[in-house]
Amino acid sequence: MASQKTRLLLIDGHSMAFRAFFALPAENFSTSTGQTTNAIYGFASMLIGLLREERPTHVAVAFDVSRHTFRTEKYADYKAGRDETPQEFKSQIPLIKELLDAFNICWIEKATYEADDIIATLAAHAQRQGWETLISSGDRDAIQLVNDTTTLLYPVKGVTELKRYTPESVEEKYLVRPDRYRDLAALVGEKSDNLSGVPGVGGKTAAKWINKYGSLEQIIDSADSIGGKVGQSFRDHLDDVRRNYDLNRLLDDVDLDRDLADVTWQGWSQEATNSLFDTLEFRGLGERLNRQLSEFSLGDGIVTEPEDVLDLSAVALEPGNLGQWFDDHATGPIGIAYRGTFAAGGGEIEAVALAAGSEALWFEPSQLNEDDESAWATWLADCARPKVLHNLKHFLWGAASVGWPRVEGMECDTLLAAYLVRPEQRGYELSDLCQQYLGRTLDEHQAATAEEGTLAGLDEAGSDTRVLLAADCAAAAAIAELAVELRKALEERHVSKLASTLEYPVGVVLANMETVGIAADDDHFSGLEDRFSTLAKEATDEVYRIVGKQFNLRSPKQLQQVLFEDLGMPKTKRTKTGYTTDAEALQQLFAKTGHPSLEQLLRFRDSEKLKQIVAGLRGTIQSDGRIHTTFHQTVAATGRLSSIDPNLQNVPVRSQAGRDIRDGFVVGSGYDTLMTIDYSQIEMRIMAHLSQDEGLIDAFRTGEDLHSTVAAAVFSVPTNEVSAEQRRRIKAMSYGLAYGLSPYGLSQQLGISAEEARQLTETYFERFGGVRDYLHRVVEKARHDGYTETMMGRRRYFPELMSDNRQRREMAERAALNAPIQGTAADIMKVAMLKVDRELESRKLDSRVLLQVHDELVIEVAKGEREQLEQVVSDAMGAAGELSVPLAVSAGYGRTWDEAAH
DNA sequence: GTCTGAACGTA
DNA sequence: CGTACGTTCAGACG
Repeated sequence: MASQKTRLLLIDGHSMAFRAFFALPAENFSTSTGQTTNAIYGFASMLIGLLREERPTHVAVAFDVSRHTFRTEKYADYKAGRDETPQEFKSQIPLIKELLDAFNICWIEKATYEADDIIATLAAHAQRQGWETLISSGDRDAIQLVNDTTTLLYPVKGVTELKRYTPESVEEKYLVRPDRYRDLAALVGEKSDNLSGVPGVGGKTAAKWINKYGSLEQIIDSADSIGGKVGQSFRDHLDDVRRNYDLNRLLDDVDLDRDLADVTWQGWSQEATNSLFDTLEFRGLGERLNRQLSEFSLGDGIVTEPEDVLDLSAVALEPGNLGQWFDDHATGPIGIAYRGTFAAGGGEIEAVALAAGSEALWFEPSQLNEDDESAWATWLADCARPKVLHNLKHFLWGAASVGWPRVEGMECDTLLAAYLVRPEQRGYELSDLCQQYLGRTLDEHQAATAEEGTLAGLDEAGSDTRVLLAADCAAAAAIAELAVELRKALEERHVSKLASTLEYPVGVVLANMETVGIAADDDHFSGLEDRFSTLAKEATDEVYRIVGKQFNLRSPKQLQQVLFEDLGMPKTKRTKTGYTTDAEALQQLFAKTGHPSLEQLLRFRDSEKLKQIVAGLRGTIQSDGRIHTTFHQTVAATGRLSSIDPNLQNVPVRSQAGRDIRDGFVVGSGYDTLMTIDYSQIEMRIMAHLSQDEGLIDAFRTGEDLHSTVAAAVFSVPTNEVSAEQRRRIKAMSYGLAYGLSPYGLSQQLGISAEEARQLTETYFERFGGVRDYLHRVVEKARHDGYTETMMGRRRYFPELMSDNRQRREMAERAALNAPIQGTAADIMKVAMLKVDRELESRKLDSRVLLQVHDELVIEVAKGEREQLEQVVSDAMGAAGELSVPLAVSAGYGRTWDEAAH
């Protein structure tokens, strides 16, 4: 337990942040949005270090408001001549204040005063209370505040290495006591403040005089008796010295609207800190800080009280006793932790831990006897026995391979719950969630259990097993506790229903899809790979021939050398590291220069890309001849799924060569055909519904072809007279709207002038003003509430809407107006998948859903089920959302994914 | 080995 | 200077 003595920590925010800014290389600290974070990071490191090392009970951070202070009033040149503060630094100050808010640390600023004056004032208050005070500042003026109870921590190297200035060490360094430091500084001057001192008088002389005469005042009184050149110099610069002495006094009686009681520190907010580190993209760095935070919280009496660690009893199952254990723990939810190996829709569960309150049970499925198996299966399938676990999908992969029954009574999947609470968060590892929501590390239980030797039932077992058991039981208990917290958080955000009726059941459906996979025709892929490979090779040779040298065409760096240096082509748009060589730029270059190498380069890129895609796909075909992607349910902040290993949501479709790849995805043996079924223009329909724009709703109700209908309205011509170009423009405009497209972006995409694009936008909104009003409303509401919501209540938070960085803010605005649209589409598709799943089950159909591609489902159709299936799936999808316009779907069939397209 | 940036595939 | 993703390669870092 740390000492309970009252200890005040005062930090000069500006000066410490400024030190950090120059100590850490700015280029290594910047977010994807271009926000520099070096000062924030350095400041955070310093802050955490101080909190941990010094254990203050009270903390305050003072900031300068501007350069204009009472000192500049007195002396216009005070601090003049300094370089303009870099914008990169300025932009970090508000974020440092956010950081302090997350740490629940009071920060103070007051117009016309400097941070040092605020610090001096609080230090004086503390002095009167008899408190101990620590000041962290990179400004030497603070030395005057040092006394027997006030220590200055002055940065010597970087911002984490601080020198302690006590009266003794001040005297050692400056040869005067701290209460005479002002006198010394007045004589010597302070270059950084643009205060000149007495020429010829340095620290040594000044100290000698002070020690001889006692104080500056007495030196002035005796000025005439000081001999030599320096004596004359002093007499010539008396005014400067007096001015310096006047200006370098820190005011200790500033009228602050806070007092010491307001700066009591009671610990940081775990959630807010994590969230901030997340947006600052501190990842590795953030983790280090987090670790330091957690080390700090251990056994510390001052800050966040660690919650009582349960005295967990962890035992290994005695064969045959599982049923009894369930009987003994029949009330309340049971936490399930499992370990094993999981990949590509399959897996093996090697061990399971169950936790009920302070009692945990551990077993390896392979060792269950017949009675246990039966008790386990009964319990899993019993919807009246609530279960809580982390990542249901992996558990189901393992369960499927050993024939366990469908899990009923899912009360909480802590993974999915954490996602719904904060969908923009980066990851949801169990250990991180423990830290985030329980304020402790995952292994704290483990330590307790291991120490207390409560691992009954394992006398014969090796120590490795004991460690696994302790860890698994600790995890199970933590999951159960986590579920309590997360359920509260879900309630607060009004997404409990979304969790239990949508996300958890969708997880089950996805697990099945992943386990089933989609059949692949490797011979077809092999042929394609050869074809694309040859094409790429030919293009490569052509480029070498034309350019007259060989280089790595895949390297943007080498390509830039060739195009812009060797061939002297005009420079393209800048990237972070040079000039872009992307397809669009190469095409423009070709139009300008007509250089034949560019055509070949584009051909190379195209074929090479396709070749890589095919090669990648081939590598994922499992021994069952099928590709089993994994759908991530907790990655996309809007609520969409994502697909990895391999990503089957970005298989090419736009070019013929791309579609050839889709011919490698085929119907599996024993099934009749593949079916694709997708929503038509679902996002536009959602926009029509959410905006209630009469024109758009009408276009959907009456129009044959949406884009032509809208174009007809915009250009005031009959639908059948809409030109192809008019339709193209309107289509781009309509789709762009939901993404926050600017007139400039539209002009780029359509290859028209900015003025034409502006005109088009204006005309569009004359007919569909409701859409514009709606998009505007969404952003306004998000700014007000802090979040957006889908039709089904899925929330996404947008703290960046308040950013004073324009780029960040505008990016957040576009994301915010898109989120309800994309998110609602995702919700509707998820509902549809559940409906389809239930219909297939209740009608005992053998057809099965294989893939979801955002607005499309790929289904493997069993023999003789086609007609019924189309009816059932179309109805289910059409009824998945209540919109003011119909939810249109269209289906197609074929032996391959491409043939099934329509 | 691990990370980032550029490029590019999808809805 | 249009949202949401994942993968690949090169190149830099350790």
